[in-house]
Amino acid sequence: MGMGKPAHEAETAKQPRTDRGRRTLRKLLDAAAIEFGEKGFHEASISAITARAGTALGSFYTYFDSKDAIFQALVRDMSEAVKVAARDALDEPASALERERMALTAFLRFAAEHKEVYRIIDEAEFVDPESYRRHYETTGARILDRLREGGRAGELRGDLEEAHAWAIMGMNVFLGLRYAVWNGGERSADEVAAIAHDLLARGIAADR
Amino acid sequence: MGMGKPAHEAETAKQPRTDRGRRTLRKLLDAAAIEFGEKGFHEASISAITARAGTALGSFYTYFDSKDAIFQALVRDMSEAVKVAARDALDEPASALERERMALTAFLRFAAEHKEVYRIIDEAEFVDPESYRRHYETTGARILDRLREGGRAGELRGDLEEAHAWAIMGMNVFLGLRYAVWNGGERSADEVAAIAHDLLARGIAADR
Amino acid sequence: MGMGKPAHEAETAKQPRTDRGRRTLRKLLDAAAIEFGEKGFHEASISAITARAGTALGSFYTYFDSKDAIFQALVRDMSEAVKVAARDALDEPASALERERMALTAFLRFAAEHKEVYRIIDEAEFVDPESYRRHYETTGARILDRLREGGRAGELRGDLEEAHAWAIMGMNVFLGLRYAVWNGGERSADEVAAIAHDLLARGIAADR
Amino acid sequence: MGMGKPAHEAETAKQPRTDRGRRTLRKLLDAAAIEFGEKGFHEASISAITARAGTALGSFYTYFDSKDAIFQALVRDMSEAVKVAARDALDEPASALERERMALTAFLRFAAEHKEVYRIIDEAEFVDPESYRRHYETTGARILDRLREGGRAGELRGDLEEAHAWAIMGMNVFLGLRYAVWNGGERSADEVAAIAHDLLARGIAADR
DNA sequence: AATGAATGAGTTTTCATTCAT
DNA sequence: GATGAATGAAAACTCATTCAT
Repeated sequence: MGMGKPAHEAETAKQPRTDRGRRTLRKLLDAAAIEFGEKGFHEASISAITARAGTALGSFYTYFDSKDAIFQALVRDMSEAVKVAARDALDEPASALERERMALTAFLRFAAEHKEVYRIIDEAEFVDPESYRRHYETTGARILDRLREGGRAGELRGDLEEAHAWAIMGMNVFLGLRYAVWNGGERSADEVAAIAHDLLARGIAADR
Repeated sequence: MGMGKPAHEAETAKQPRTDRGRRTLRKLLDAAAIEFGEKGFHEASISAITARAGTALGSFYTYFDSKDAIFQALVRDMSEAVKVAARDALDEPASALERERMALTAFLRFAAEHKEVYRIIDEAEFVDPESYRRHYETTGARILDRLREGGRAGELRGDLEEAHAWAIMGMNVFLGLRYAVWNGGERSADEVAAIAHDLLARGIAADR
Repeated sequence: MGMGKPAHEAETAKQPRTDRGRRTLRKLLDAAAIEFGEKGFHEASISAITARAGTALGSFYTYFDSKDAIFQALVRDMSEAVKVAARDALDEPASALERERMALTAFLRFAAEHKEVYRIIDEAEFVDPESYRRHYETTGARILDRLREGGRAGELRGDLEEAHAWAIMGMNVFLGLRYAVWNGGERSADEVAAIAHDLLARGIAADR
Repeated sequence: MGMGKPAHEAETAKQPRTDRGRRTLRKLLDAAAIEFGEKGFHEASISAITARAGTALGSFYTYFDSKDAIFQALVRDMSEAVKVAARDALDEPASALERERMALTAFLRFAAEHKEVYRIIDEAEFVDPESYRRHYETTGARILDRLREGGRAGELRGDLEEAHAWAIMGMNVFLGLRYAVWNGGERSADEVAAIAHDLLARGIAADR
C-alpha cells in the first residue's frame, strides 16, 4: 500500500529478519491490496497475488499463515491509513464544524484516490468482522471526541452523544460511496463536504 | 422470508406450476435467507440450503439456475421488503421531518427484526453489485422525493438535493448497523430516531 | 477386499442409499486396498485410488471424509477378515494345541494370499493407532480365551495368562512376516506351523 | 540418542571436520530421534527437527542429504543400540535358557526406557524397508546362534532352526510392545521375562 | 417434480530442498 | 559452516452443477 506506516502487521504477518525479506513482504502486501480490491476476497487467489508480486507461490506462506491472515493484515493497514489521512487534515486549528468539514474532505479525497481501500474495508464485514467492527468503532469514537471538544468550546451543542457521531460517520461513508467511489468527477470533494457541513450547521428545516 | 410479496422473483426463479412446487420454492427461499444471513454468501452452500429446506439437492436446480440466482432473488425480495416496511410507516399524513423520523423508526425496527436482511443486502455489494446499487439508488431517490415534497410545502429548505438524501440515508443505515443490528436493546428505535430527527431539524451547532 | 463382510464400515463410510452407490463404495474400498498395500499410506493418493476405481475424484468424498477415513474403514475391514479366516479354520473340534496350530496355519495362508493386509494393518500403527491397538488386543484376547479353554479341559497348563497369549501372537505374526510375506515358498505353512506347535507343546529345552 | 556409538553413520551422514560440526550433527540426530519418535516419519518435519536442535534450517543439509538419510542413520544407530543393550546383558556366562531370559529382560528395559526406538524401528518397515529387514534378520540370526550354541552344549534341543529364532523374536517383540511400550508399570520386565522363560523351558502343555 | 449420486475444475496449503549471503 | 529466505511440485479437499433414475 505504502499509505502510511504498517500498522498492526506484527500481529498477523511473520516478521522478516533480513532486508530481502522485508522487501518481499511489502511486495506481497501491495499485490494483495490490488488483487483484493479488484476481485474481492473470494475471487482473489493466492497464486494471483504471488504472480503480481513476482514471487513464488510458496513465498506467500513464509509471511502469512493463510489468505485470511493477509486480508486481516491489509484491513488493519488500511484502517490505519484512513485514520492517518483524516488526522493529517486536522493539523491546523479550526472551529469544530470546520474540522468535520476538513475531515470529510480528506476522506473523500482519500476514497477517490484509493477506491480499493473502500472495497476491502467493506468486505471485511464478511471476511474479518472483528476488524470491521473495530474500524468503525474506533472511527466513531474519534468523531465523538471531536464533537465533545466542540461542545466544551461552546461551538457545538452540549448534548451530543455517540449516536450523533455514528450519524455523521454514516453520512460521510455514504457520501464517499456515492461521490468518491461510484462517481468520481461528478461532484468535487469540496462541494460535497460543503453540503454536509451546511446540513450539520443548521439542519434541513426551512428557516423560520 | 415471508416479509411481503416476492418481488422480482419472476426474473430469477423459475415459476412453479403446481402448488407443491410453490411450496418447495418458498421453503428454498426461506432456507436460503437463513443460511446466507448466518454464514454469508461464500460460506453458505447449496446443500446446506436444501438440507434446511428439507428437499433433495437436485431440487434446487428445478427452481434456480445458480447460487447467484437465488441470492439475487433474495436481495430483491428484501430490498422490496425494506421499502414496503418504510412505506407502510408513512400511511398517515405528517410533516416532512416527521415523515423522516417515522421512516427511520420503521427501518430500525425492521432491521432489528430481520438482522439477516441487513447482512444479505450488504453482501450484495460483492456478490451482485447491480442489485446493491439499485437498492441504494432507489432508496436514495425516494428520500429525495420526500425532501423535495417537504421543500415545496415550505417545511424544508428549498435547496435540498441528492447529496442531502444520501447523507440522510447513510445516517439511517449506520444508526441501524449500530443500534439495531449490533446492539439490540441498548437504545430503542424511538430514542435513536429522535436524535436523528433533532439533528436534521436544527443541526448540531450551539444555539446562538 | 471382498474378504468377508464389511465390518465397521458404518462407522466411517457414508452409507449409500442406492445400488449404484453401493457398487461405487465397494470399488473404492477395493481400489484403496490395492493402492495402500502397494504404496503405503503416505505415498498413496486419493486420485490414484479413484483412478483405479474408475470413478471421478470427487466421488471419493461422497463416501469418505478423508484419506484417513478410508484407511480406517479398510483396517477394520481387514482386521475382521483376519479374524474370520482364523475362526473358519476352527470349525471342527480339536485339542487345544491343535487349535493353535490350525489357527496359525490359517493365518499364514491368509497372509501369503493377502500380503497387502499385513502391510496395511502394520501401517495402522502410525496412521490409525487406535485401530491397530484394538486389532491386537482383540486378537490377543481371543487367543487367551482359547488357552483358558484348554486349561479347563486339562490339555494346557492351568496358569496361562495374557502374556502367554501375547507371546504366541508375537510368534505367529513374526513367522507370518518371515515365511508368508517375505518368503512365500521357502517353507510351507504346514511346516512352519508344525515347528511352532512343537515349541508350544514341549518348549525348547533338551529332553532330560 | 546418546545410546551408544554412532553405528553406520558414515554411510549416510556427512562427516563433520570441526568440533563445532560434530556437536551440530549430534544435536540434529538427538532432535530427530525425539521428533520422529513423537510424530512419526511423515508428520515430522525438517524444520521442526532443526528448531528442536537449535540450528538453522539450512544447516540440516550440511549433514544429511535428505529426510530419508537422517531417518536411515537413526534406524541404524538404534538397531545397533538395541544389539548393544542385549549383548551387554550377556556378559556373564549362563545357561542357554538363562541367556534368553536375560536378553529379553534387557530388551524390555531398553524398550521401556526408549519407547521412541521401538516406534522408529517399526516405522522403518515403511520408510526404509531395507534397514528394517536387516535389523530383524540380524537379530534373528543372533538368536539362532545362541540357540545352536545351547544345542551344542546339550542344554537345548539339537533341532532348533531359524523358525525357532523368529518365533522367539516375535514373542519378545510383542511382549515389549504390550508390556514395555504400551503399559509401562503394569508388569515388571522380570515378571514378563519369567513367563517367557517358562514357556520356552517346558511349553504350555499340561504336565503329564 | 424429486432424488441423490457423479463430476472435475479450482484452490489452498505443506514442506523438502536449493540458494544467496 | 551457518543462516534463513525462496522455490514449486504435489495433494487433499470443496462444492456448484449435471445427470440418471
